[in-house]
Formats: sequence, structure tokens, C-alpha cells
Amino acid sequence: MTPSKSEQAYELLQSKIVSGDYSPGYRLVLSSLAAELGCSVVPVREAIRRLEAEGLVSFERNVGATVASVDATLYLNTMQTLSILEGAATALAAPLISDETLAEARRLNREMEACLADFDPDRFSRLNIAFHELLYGSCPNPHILDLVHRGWKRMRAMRSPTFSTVPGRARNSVAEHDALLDLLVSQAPSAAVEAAAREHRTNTLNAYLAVAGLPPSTLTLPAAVHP
Amino acid sequence: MTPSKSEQAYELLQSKIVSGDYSPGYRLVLSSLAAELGCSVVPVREAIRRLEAEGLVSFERNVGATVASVDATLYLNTMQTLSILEGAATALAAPLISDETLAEARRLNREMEACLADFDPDRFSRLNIAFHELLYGSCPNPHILDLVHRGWKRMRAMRSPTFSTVPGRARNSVAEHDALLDLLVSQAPSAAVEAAAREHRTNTLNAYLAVAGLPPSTLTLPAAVHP
DNA sequence: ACCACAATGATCGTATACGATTTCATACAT
DNA sequence: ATGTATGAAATCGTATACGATCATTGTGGT
Repeated sequence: MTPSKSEQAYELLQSKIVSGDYSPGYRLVLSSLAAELGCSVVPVREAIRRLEAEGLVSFERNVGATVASVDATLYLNTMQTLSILEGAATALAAPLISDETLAEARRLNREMEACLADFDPDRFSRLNIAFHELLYGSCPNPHILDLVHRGWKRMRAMRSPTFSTVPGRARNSVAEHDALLDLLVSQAPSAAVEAAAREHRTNTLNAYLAVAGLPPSTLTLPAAVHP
Repeated sequence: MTPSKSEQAYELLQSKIVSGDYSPGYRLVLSSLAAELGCSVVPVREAIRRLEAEGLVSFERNVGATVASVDATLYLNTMQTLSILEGAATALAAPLISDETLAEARRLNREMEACLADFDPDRFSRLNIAFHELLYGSCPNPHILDLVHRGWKRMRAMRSPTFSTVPGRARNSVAEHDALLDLLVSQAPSAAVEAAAREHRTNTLNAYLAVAGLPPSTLTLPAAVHP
């Protein structure tokens, strides 16, 4: 079945936004987009409202829509939320992850290590996403995964600044991945897995906070204590 | 400024759904609703798509929309997500909660206790929401609060079965509230607050699971360990 | 030179219209 | 009686049209 025009419009606009083709602040004019997409304004409008609900677009009544810009506060809030949700998702997935999946994750982490030497931040970033996706992919609660995916989609528009702006962080990241994998291989208790996974993300967040010159206290949640 | 018609339609439909006026499965026909609301179908359609994005409405292409029904799995998944998010929100809010707020929360809990004797589940449920809202209301991360509110809105359509179906659970709930308040008053570490808040919700979830005859293992996440 | 205000243009919000798709009932064949 | 094809009715998806609203520019007054 051919997708509806509003679906097509949604997919296209979304991809242009997350790919950075339309950068934050770009004005989304209904009539122009309709002409560009070869349809009328109604489906375009629907697509834009959908993107607004997901936080990719800011919309103002009687004024128009622009590609949403992510300021530091929103970025940090979202990353903190993701650290919480991903930590829980990984812990819930832990008992369901197969040995093959763990081996695959380990392999991905070795590739990330190689990226450090090659200085390939783009590939590093993609591998990093794949690594975590692999781990919490077995999470039995699809609702949590949905929230995680939405959060990441929203963050993707803002180019992940971790690798380039925080020296040494990427190397620590790889080490933390290995530690997390060790916990999973040894079938550590859920609480320990959750704490490690959350801490890993929180460390990245804190590294960015330090660069931004913001105090970590108001935004960082101490990770759960290991048993 | 008078709200737009699509906004009006959204508000009205939402209230009718969460109030139970339109029950799950109720067919939402664009033209009928438009006539009922005194506007054309376009704003109604927009409102329905928004409600769909929030999970209050199920929508099928070329077929139509119905009020979303919440099955046991979705209910449990959402409650689990809420337990995680509310636990974190409460922990983040903990250092920011004023003494007056804590006193108010304690007072609410006494009222809930009174509801047990009067057997007033409706009031109990409302007080319960107010209680938790009060505690995590000071959470500095609005994104988390937003997700919590969305989750609750979605659950509200399904009448909370806790009080009536799980005997004794409500009384435990009151006791756990007091324990949580004690932790907050004594300025316990965030991890302890998070563990207690999450455990509280998880207990409710487990109670319901037991009633439904489902195994708790696949859906319950062991709460973080106290330090 | 600066501010208040009116006219203009761009854009949005919604009504209406109609083709497209699905659903349901009916009739027919097996 | 059951299953399948056919038609009509209901409903959705989208195009088009136009009034409403907002940003902006130009004009006059101080």
C-alpha cells in the first residue's frame, strides 16, 4: 500500500531535519513545502503538527513553524531522562540478552576503540548508538524503548558534541562499555546493571556539563548503589 | 485570545475520553464530531491525530479512529515506566522540596488514611495523585514531568483498579507514603529516595499483577539498593 | 531623528467539495 | 448452509478557496 501523502510528508521532513538538511530555526512554510512535496497544504500541516508533538518542530499559532532548536538546558534535561530510561531498559533487558548478542556488542566496542586511533567521530557515534541499541533492544517493555527512541531522534538534530569537545571522554566511554559487558556476562543483579548503565550516560552528561561551565549538582542524579 | 477550533476540539475530546464519557472502543467519526462541535472536519481531524500521538486514540488509515483501549500488557508496561520515571523525579526533587510541602504531603496522606475508613476509593485515588504530584512537582527536569503526566493521562481512561481490586493494598500504600516522607524529612540520599519511590509504585504494580494472575518476573525491576 | 499608526503582503486557520477507500449488506453460486 | 462476488453507503484523504491574523514596511506627527 502506498503511504498517505501526510505520511510521505512526515517521513521526508523528519529525515531532512534529523540529517541536518534543515537546520534549527529553519522556517517551515506550509505553501512552500506543499509545492516542494507536490501535494496540498493539508497533509503538510498534519506532518508538521506530528513533528511538533515529537519536539522536532516548534510551532506558533498564526505565525508558523520552525525546526526546533535544542538549547543547553533542553539538551541536558533530555540526556538525563535518557540516562534514566536507558539504564532501566538495559537492566530489564539483561536477563534476556543472548551470549551471541553480548559477543556482538563486545565486537562493536572493539571497533569503537579502533575509531579512537583513526579519529573517526562520526563512525564512533554510529557505533555507540548501535552498541546501546543492541543491549537494551531485548527490553521487554516496548514503551520504554519508544521513549528512548523519541529522545534520541530529538537529540540527533543537534550533532553529538561528545567526541570532539570533551577530550578523553570517548576513551573512558569504551572502558565503561567493557565494564558494563562484564556485568552482563557475569549475570550481575539488575540493580548493578542499571547503576552501571546510568552512570555511563551520566558521565557523558557530566563531561558535557563541565565543558559548558554548568554546575552538575542540579541535573545529575546519583546512580543507584551497587549491592 | 480565543483558542483555535482545533484546540477546542482537542480539549473537549480529551476531557470526554479521560472522564470516561467516551469509553474505550467508542468510534470517533469525523463528520459527527464536527457537527457536534460546531466546526468543520479539519480541526477535528487535527485534534484526533494529536490524541493519537498521546496514545488516547487509536487510528487506522482509511478506517477511522476509536478511543484507545488499554489492555493488561500496555497497562503494566506504562505503570512500570511510570514507576521508573516517578522514582527518578522524586529523587531529583528531594533536595528542593520545602518543609511546608512535606507537611502538606503528610496531611494529604492522613486524609487518604481517612478514606480507608470511609471507603471512598474515588477520593483516595485523587488524593494519591495529588500526593505524588506534590512530591515530584519540584523536580528540576520538566521533560521527566512531562512524560509522567502523559503516562498518567493515558492511564486515567482506564479506571484505576488498585483500590477496589486489591484488598489491603491501599493501606500498605499509605504506610509506604509515610516511609517515603520520613526519608525526605531526614534528607536521605537520592538513591534511597529513588528506591523507595520506585518500590512503592512497583508494589502497586505487583499487587495488580498478582490479581491478574501474571508472573511478576518479566515486568518488575528490582528497586535500586539502599546505601 | 524617533515613535505611533495605518496599509500591505505573507502566511495561517478552517470551510467546503469531491475522489478514494473501506465496510457492510445483498445476491448468487457451490 | 456456507462461501464468494457485487453493489451501495459510510467514511476517510486531500485539493482548493477564502477569511483571519500577524509581521513589516511606509507614512505622518512630534
